[in-house]
Amino acid sequence: MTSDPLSRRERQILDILYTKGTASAAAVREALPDPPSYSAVRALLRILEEKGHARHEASGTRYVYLPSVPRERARNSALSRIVKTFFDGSAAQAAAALVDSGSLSDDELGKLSSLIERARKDGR
Amino acid sequence: MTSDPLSRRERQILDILYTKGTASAAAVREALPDPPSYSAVRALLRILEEKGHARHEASGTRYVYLPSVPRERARNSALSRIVKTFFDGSAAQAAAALVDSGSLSDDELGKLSSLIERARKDGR
DNA sequence: AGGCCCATGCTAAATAATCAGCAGGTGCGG
DNA sequence: CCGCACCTGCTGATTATTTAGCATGGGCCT
Repeated sequence: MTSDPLSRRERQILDILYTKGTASAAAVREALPDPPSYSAVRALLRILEEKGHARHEASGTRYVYLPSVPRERARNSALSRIVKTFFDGSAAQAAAALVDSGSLSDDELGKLSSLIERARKDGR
Repeated sequence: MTSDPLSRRERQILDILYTKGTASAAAVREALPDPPSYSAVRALLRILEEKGHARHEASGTRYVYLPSVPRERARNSALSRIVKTFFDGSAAQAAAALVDSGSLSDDELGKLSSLIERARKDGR
C-alpha cells in the first residue's frame, strides 16, 4: 500500500525519514515542527509501520526507523504527482522550471547537458 | 499563509484546483477519490478559503473556485520541497531524474538543451 | 405566476487523527 | 549491586477533520 493518503503528521514524519534516510524516534521528534510528546511520535511511527510506509531495525537495543519504500521509487512518484498537478503532465516543463530556478551551478548545467545528449541518442 | 500544513482532504482539493485551474464545487467532487457528499466538498472549500488557499468568483449565479496562490509560486515551492526531501537539496539531481524518466520527446530535449545553454551564459 | 432544480449558508453529528501518560524492561556509570 | 536514564508497548482521552442534513433563495422553463 504505497499510495494511500497519509495524514498531516504521517507525511511530515515520512518526509523526515526520506530526508535523513534513517532516524531514531527522538531524532524524528526534533525534526518535527511543533514537536509533540515523544510518545506521540512513537505512536505515529507505529502507524506508519502498520500502513507499510516505514519499518524499523534494531540498532543495539534501540530502534532505528526508515522508509520501507525505496527512496528512488518514492521520489519518482512524488515527481510525477507534481508534474501532473502543476505542469500539465509535462516533465519537460518541470525540468525547465528547475533549470530556470537559477540554483544550478555551471558545472551542474554542463553535466545535465551531456545527460540530455545521451538521452537524445538513446531515444532515436 | 501559504505554507501551513493542510489536512488530507484539503490537499486533495487544492491539488484538483491547481490541476484544473478552475472548478465548480460539483467538478471538484467528481475529481475527488471516494467522493463525499456535495455538502462536504463545499465545507472543505470554505475552509480552504478561510485559510487563504482558495477563493471563488461568481460565474453568473454560481461559484467557481480557484487557487488564490499563483500556480507558478505554488509549483516552485512544491518542487523545492521535493528537492529538499528526496534529492539532498540538489535541483540538478532532480532535473536529471526527470530527463532520465524517458518521458521527454526529442523535441523537448532539444528545447531543454538550449535553455541550459542560455542559463550557462547568463550565469557566468 | 407557479413549480422545479440547483445553488448557497449554516450547523451539528460521526469519524479519524493526534496526543500524553503510565508500566515495564534493559544497559550503564558510580 | 543499585539507581538513573532511556528505551519500548500499550491505552484512553482530547482535538481536528470530515461528513451529511436542512433551511433558504434565485433563475428558468412552461
